[in-house]
Order: sequence, then C-alpha cells, then structure tokens
Amino acid sequence: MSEVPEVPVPPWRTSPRSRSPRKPALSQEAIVTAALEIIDAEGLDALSMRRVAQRFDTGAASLYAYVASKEELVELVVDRVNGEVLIPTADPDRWREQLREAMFAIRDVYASHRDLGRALIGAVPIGPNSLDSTERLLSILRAGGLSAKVSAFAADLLSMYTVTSGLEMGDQNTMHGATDEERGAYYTRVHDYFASLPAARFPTLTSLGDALTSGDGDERFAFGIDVLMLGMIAYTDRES
Amino acid sequence: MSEVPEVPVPPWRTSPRSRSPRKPALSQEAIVTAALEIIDAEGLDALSMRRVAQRFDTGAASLYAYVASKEELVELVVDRVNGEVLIPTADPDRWREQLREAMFAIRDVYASHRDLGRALIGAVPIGPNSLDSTERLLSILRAGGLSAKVSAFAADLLSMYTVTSGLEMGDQNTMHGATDEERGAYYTRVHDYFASLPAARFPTLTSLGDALTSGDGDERFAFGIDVLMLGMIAYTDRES
DNA sequence: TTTTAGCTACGAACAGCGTTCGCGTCAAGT
DNA sequence: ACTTGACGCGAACGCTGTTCGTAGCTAAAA
Repeated sequence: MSEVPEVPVPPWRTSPRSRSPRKPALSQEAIVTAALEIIDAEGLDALSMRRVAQRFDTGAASLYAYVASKEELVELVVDRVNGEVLIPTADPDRWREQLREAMFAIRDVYASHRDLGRALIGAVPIGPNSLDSTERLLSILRAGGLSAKVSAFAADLLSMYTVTSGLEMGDQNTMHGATDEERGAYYTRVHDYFASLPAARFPTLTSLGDALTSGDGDERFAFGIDVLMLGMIAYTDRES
Repeated sequence: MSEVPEVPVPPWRTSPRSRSPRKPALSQEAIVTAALEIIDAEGLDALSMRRVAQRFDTGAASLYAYVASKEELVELVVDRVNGEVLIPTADPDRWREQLREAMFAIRDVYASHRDLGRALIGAVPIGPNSLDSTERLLSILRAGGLSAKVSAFAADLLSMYTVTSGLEMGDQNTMHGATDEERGAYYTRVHDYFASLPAARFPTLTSLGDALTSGDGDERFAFGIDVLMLGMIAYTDRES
C-alpha cells in the first residue's frame, strides 16, 4: 500500500450532497432514539456518548447541547421505554386480571430492551411516561380495595419484581453468548453444576434437583405474580 | 512554595524499612479484602483495579496473577459478603420466624455494603458461601412444608426482594449526597415534587399523598416480607 | 562459586470512556 | 458590509480494564 497522502478535496466549495449527507438533525428526541437503538442492538454497556454521536456523524461533544450527561440520557431512554408500557384503565370488577395484565405488560417491554432494566434498579423514575404508568398501576390497586398504604408499598414491590424479571429475560439475549446454542450450553452447565454438588453438604439443594432450574420465564413470573397477589389480598384481609 | 526538586534518595542501598514498608503480601484473599474496603468506603463504582493495586503499592497488572478479571474479583467479593450472612438452621416449628430472620440478615448485610447488591442483580451467585446461604434458605422453606417447586421459585423471589431492599438502603449512603442534610433535602424534594403534580392528571398519585413516601426502610421491608410469606402460604394452601 | 533457567512482578501501552474547553464558522442584526 | 453572538465540535484530560514484554530475583545446575 502506498503511503502517499491523499489529495485533499478542495475545501472552498463542498457539494451540497456532502454538506447534508442524509444526516438526521440533532435533537433530544433523535438522540434518545439513537441511544435506545444501540441498547436494543448491543446492550446497556455498549451505550456510550461517542457511539450515539457516531450515528449523527459528529463528536460526542455535540450531544451535550441537548443532554446534560449520560445519566440524563439514560433517564430519558427509560422514560421513552416506559411510554411503551400499556396499562389498562382501572375497572374495579376486573382488578385482578388487570393487575396481571399490567405486570406482564411491564415485564414484556423490559424483556424486549435487553438489560435496560438495570438502569432503574435503585432509582425512582420521574419522567412523564413513568408517572403515567405509576398512576395507572396505583389506580388498579386502589380499585381492588387496597388501602393507601398497602397500595403505595405494593406498587414499589410490584414494579421491582416486574422490572427485575423482565431484566432477567431480556438479559438472556445479551449474556452467556449470542446464539441459542451457547445459551443452551450455559444453562446445561449450570444445571449440571447444581447436580454435581456434594449431597452431604447441600442436602436440600441437591434434593430439589430439577425444580431449581425448571420452568421457563413465563412460568416463574406467573408464580411470582400469584404469590404477590395472594399475599396482598391476605394482608388486606388481615388489616381490617 | 519552592519549586526546587527534592534530593533523590540514594538508590544503591535502600533501607530495609523502605524495602518492605509494611506492604501486605499479595494474595487473592488480601485483594478481595482491599476491594471490599474500597466498596464500603466509596461504593461499587469507585472500585477499579488500579485503586485496589494502589493499596499494595503496585500496579494493576500485578493483580491479574491472582484474579482473572474485574468481573471475577467482584464475584469473589460477593461471595465473601455472603459469608457474613448468618441464616439459622431450619427448625420446622419456627420456620416463619426463621424465614423472617434470614431475610433481615441478608438485607442487613447488603445494606452495610453500600451498593454492592447491584453486582448480583441478574446473576446466580455460585460461590461456596452463596451456596451455603441458598441451602439454608431452602431448607427453611422446605421445613415450612412448601413443595419443591414452590421452594425453588420462592427462593429466587425472596433473595431478589431482599437484595434489592438492602441495596436501596445501602445506596442511601452512597447517593444523593454524603451528608444527612443533603439526603434529607433530596427526600424532601422528591416528596414536594409528588405533592406538586397536577391532581387532574394524576388523581391516584396525588391522593395517596404521604403514603407514597412514608415509612422507613424497615417498615417497607417488613411489609414486603409479610406479603411474600402470606402469599407463599396461600399459594401452598391452594396447591393442595 | 558461577552460570543459567525459570518465574513472578509490574511499568508502559492500548483502546475506549464521560466530560470540558475554546476555537472556528455561520447566521442574524445593525 | 460589518459586527456580534450563538452554536458545533475537534482535541484534550484523566480515568477505565486488560495485555505484553521485560527486569530482577530465586533456585537449581554445572
């Protein structure tokens, strides 16, 4: 390969074509969209300001006109995603089904965005869409006859469980290898590892055998919902 | 201040004192200890290979003889911490109190290590101490008469809730400012924000008022335990 | 005792990160 | 036509995890 430097393009007149090369205009909305695309494609860790800027053929510095920090960008992405969650309007006669629907809706959305759920583990999301979801979830609980205190506490508990479950499902696409084969191998390995534990030291663990690794995501999630709902109902009964 | 460079210490003979300046010998155990100290002092994000190495007056490269990667180091720290969790040996007559004790024990340990809980959000910890804890937790559940499947699923659910709660408590020391004053200001701000929401759009949210932010960590955690236990019991009753 | 072999410790470098600073350009106002 | 102001963004700073090659020590061999 020759090391001769390329002849520079005359700078005094750039063609209109190269001056606006299908470059999407910068805006907070467009930045959030690009960030979410990166997360969906490669996971939360792959998100970087430089990567986002690359999509607009510019440097990371340009983003800071529309977004205060990476932290704020992630918050905006979270709120965008919370906008995808569809929670039914409360109907007192159907509150149990509705709660179940709502929880599946939240979980499915987070499962479809890789490990984005990691971003809101310890945080209270306060974007407009997040507030809408919280409002709807709370109104379903209230429609079910739960007290203010129980509703407030339960909302926390429920969203924690839901997001974590969605995170675990979505994560499976990110971690432990990209292909089905690799993931299958990983879970077989975990299963075999539990099976290989010394029964003398871990009698319960080994006696449970397949129960530990059995059940797909839906089954485990449905179990959690049932336990939480039964618990909330029993708690409310005991309260009065 | 003078800018005169210091006279260098003659290098051809270092005193024995400076040759081994109370430098703790490198070992996996010592490295894990140092890492945990950093996490306790400054949080999980402050943990870096260089920071750990600094404590041994050496460079980050030296650590890789004892630890394969930062990821493995964190796993080792998690298992060390799981060793601090004391779960009682199962007694069928006291399984409810024991389960409660166990959950408080786990939560307290994680609350005392800042945001370390973040490290095991989507992960299945498989270190020896972690396995011991799981074994003990499962045996309590089994002693309570729960089926294999329910025990297995519930163990997941319980540790998820427990670690997340501990994380949130421990996190309060890390985030939102270091001093009590700053933290108080943060929570007042959150409270005021919720109170300031338009009641027309968020009727439930605003009507709940103080219920949303009321209750300290212990109260909220105890509520979660009650709901989970009542739910597990109701689920088991329904199962048979 | 001298030489050599092996091995551990670790400085330096690499590629990437979030964020800031200040220069250059371009558009609107005078 | 000239000035002024705002905005875009390249380059740089200090950080990250990890790898590579070597310097220096220890212990075995001659």
